[in-house]
Amino acid sequence: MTETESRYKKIYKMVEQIPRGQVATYGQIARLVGLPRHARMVGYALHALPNDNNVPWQRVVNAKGEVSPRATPQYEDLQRHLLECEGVVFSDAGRISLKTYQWKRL
DNA sequence: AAACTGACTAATA
DNA sequence: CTATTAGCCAGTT
Repeated sequence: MTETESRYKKIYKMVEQIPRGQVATYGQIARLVGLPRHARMVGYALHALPNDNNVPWQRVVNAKGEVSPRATPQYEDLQRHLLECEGVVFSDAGRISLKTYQWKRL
C-alpha cells in the first residue's frame, strides 16, 4: 500500500460521508482527512475515480460554491443535475449558497 | 531528471 | 469585485 493510495482512500471515505442535499469544498475535505492545504489532491483523487463507484463526488465543489471547471464540460452539467435532484438550488450565477448547504461534520 | 498541468485554497492588495 | 502569490503534489511528457 503506497502513501498516495491510502490518501485517496481516506478522501473517498470522507466524501462518502457527505449527506444527501449538502456539499463540501475541496479544502474542507483535505482538512478533514488531516491533509491541510492539499485541496488539489482532493480534486486529483476525484478525477481518478473509476466510472462505477459509490462516491458522491457531485457533492464536492470549490471554495466559491461553484462546480469546478473540468476538461469535459458534460460532467459539470451532470454534477449540477444530480445536486438539483438532491434539493440543492443554484443561483443565477450558477453558484450554491455555501451558507445554506455546506456540510458541517458533527 | 526537469518541466508542465490540474475537479484547489487562502492571504493580501 | 479582480489580480497576484505562494502553498501543495500526483501524473504525464
